[in-house]
Amino acid sequence: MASITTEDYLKIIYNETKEFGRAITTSRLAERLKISNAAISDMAKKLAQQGLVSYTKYKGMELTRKGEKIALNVIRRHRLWEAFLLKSLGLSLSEVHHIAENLEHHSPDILIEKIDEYLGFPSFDPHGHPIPKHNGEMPKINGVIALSKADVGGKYKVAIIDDASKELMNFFEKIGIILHKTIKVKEKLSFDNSVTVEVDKKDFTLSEKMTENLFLIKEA
Amino acid sequence: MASITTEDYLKIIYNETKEFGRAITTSRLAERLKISNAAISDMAKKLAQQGLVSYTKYKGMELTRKGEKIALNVIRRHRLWEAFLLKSLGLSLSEVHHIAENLEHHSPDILIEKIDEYLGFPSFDPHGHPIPKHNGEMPKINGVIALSKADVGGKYKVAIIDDASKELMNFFEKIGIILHKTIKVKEKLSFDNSVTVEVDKKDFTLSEKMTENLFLIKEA
DNA sequence: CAATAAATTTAAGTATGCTTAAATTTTATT
DNA sequence: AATAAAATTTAAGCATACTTAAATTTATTG
Repeated sequence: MASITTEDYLKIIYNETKEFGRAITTSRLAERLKISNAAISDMAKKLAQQGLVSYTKYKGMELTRKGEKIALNVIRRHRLWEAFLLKSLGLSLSEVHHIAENLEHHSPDILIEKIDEYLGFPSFDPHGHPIPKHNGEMPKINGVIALSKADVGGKYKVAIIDDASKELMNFFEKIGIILHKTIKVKEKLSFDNSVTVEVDKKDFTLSEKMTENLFLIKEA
Repeated sequence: MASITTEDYLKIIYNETKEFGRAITTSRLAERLKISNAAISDMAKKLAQQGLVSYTKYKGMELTRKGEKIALNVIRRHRLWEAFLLKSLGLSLSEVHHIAENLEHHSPDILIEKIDEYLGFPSFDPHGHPIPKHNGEMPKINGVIALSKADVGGKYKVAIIDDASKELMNFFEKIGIILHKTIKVKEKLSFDNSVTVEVDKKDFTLSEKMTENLFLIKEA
């Protein structure tokens, strides 16, 4: 069995390599896990030795198929927990993330399958993230782009609200940016890459960092 | 914050000292945790140093008020999780125990309070065990005795089914011994201390060990 | 392209919590 | 009360996963 630590490494490696399309560097992983670079180098050797990642010294890590399988399972457990806590207990989107961060490592299969059943085998979690199936298959979403890449004047539907920060999550909720809401992109300032959007007939100007954590699908 | 290991120690020390009314011995604790006696001696010093137990070499351990507070909190989390998994997901009584054994260590207050609310602030878990309140207060049950101590000819209501073993749990359920069921004590053999009880008009003979894990309240 | 800066790895050390084996203390027996 | 048996503790060592500091490799830049 993979340790909790191992599961956390694999999960982050999965997300980062998918997002950037290349091996994750030691310092990036150290930053995400909030531990020293030295610890990462150490662990890289161990993970490689277990056949969970391919690792080239000074070049970074990527998951093997074996490592990816574990990562997808952790992500599945995380997203199902988030959805379950939201639906069954009415916890808020901003609360469930860090709770799921722990529970994901302590959930036997039987429990996860029951939660999946309870939720009606959903394909997406409350953030809009796809939930890997039991066999590791990842539900597809097409045409999703970050708000930072959206066209001025376009109409979009909110597809994914990244769970990067509790604060951001609450802010989005407060101004009406929730999953599946339609918004209009009204203006983009090249000065600081901020973007003004219309939500429920009101305008809000969002910072560049915010626009990188909100994902949209173009409406007809 | 108390580590997972510490929480497990404190929980067992609490249960055993309550049950037997005296300090728990090194070997008993080693047996319950399935680790060596040497490890217990080691940990005893650390727990004492943190002010969680009072420990006299060669004499065993007891909880301090500080240790008991933590133990009661772990027990609260465990019992609320068991009740919640049973009610919300329909997991069986025999499945929830070992799941809760893990989740109890990874449940922030806000989650536990939501679960408590969801369940309607219950005083007892599905086994009949009292659930400590948030302030550490333990709901009282009066007149509970083990089946092994019950009188032949008496009518009793099932008050607690100890979660000692998944196998036993399933057996009890199969023959109709569930929480709050009324049963009659029909015969006791001094030969092996087995007890014959009537459940739903059928008779079952239970071994001594079984009779020590079933707790009853006398009916009028 | 050599020098410097940045990133990464190695080395040595730490904390937790376990193991086995040896030493010690307590308990039981005669 | 002496001695044997049982329980407990101490000692030495191990695995995991981290730390800081030093050494090394890679990338940048004038």
